[in-house]
Amino acid sequence: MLKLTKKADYGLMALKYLAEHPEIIALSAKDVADAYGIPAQLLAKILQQLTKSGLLKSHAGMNGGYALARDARQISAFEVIHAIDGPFFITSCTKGTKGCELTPSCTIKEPLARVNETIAGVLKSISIQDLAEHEQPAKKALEASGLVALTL
Amino acid sequence: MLKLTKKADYGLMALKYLAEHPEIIALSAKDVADAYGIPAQLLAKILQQLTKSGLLKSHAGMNGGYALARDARQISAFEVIHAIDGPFFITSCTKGTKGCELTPSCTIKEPLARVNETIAGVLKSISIQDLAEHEQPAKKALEASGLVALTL
DNA sequence: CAGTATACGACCGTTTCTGTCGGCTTTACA
DNA sequence: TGTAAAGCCGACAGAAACGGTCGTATACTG
Repeated sequence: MLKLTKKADYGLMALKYLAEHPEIIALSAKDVADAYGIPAQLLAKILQQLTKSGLLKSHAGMNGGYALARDARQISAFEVIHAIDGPFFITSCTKGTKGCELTPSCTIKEPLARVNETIAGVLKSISIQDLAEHEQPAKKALEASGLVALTL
Repeated sequence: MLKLTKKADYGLMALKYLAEHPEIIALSAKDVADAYGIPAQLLAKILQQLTKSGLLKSHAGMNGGYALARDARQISAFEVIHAIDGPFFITSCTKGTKGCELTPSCTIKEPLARVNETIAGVLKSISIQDLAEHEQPAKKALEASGLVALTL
């Protein structure tokens, strides 16, 4: 619970890897998979999803592979997770629009929805670039928290 | 993904319900289950877990039931979730102490660990009391974000 | 003693997640 | 022009987690 799927993890790792090797025009799924010891075919599917979502650009054929569609600074962790795992809600009753299917008394969702937004905000503020720099992503998170707070 | 389990939801709902009825000495699992349309036996197990974790006090026998072990202000959403779903990590490689089992190169975890702490901080700052007051828990979340930011 | 409630463990059906397989298309390069 | 390296896509199987039920034992009240 409250856990990223391995797919999302793999996706983030792959994008980070791409961000760390900007000199290479295109890295194949296998390259990345080997680098991290990830099942190659699984990673391939993940990268395909990210391509469909517009986060990556792909190039088939020999010497083909994937490259970031945008600057690493312009890709947020949120986008990656969203592309792979779909929209996320912290509450179990996922139907965003309509309320909880159980009883109308399920008033707990509303406060938790705020938490959800907070988390989403934090993830949106973290870019692939931040992951690639081993630096202090905490700094970013700090700024993020401030930003998120203001928007609540 | 990044979703609370229904069990955790139920637990939060139940605690909220207890917080809203402080005048009653003890509410049985069935009482709460009926109020929300939750499977009674499932809720019972959840409440037992919360009791073992020290968030509730139980009393068997007639007119028995559960009551908050502490003031609603002193019980955080984090504690409830933790008691029910166990320790949570946003990353898939859960083993907190040792690194990722895949490769040592799994450097993505470290930045995400910060995110994890941020989320935990937000959840820790939200009390059952906050859930019970229909008010603006956003206010709390706002303060929380500020606080969390400072501790990073 | 009888009834009500918690406590606890075993179990099962469903879903979700993870990973694999096979076949197809696209491209580069010899 | 043919072959190998890559992406693309759907189906599927094994494993794990989740949600829920049942039965029984234990504790307390009156």
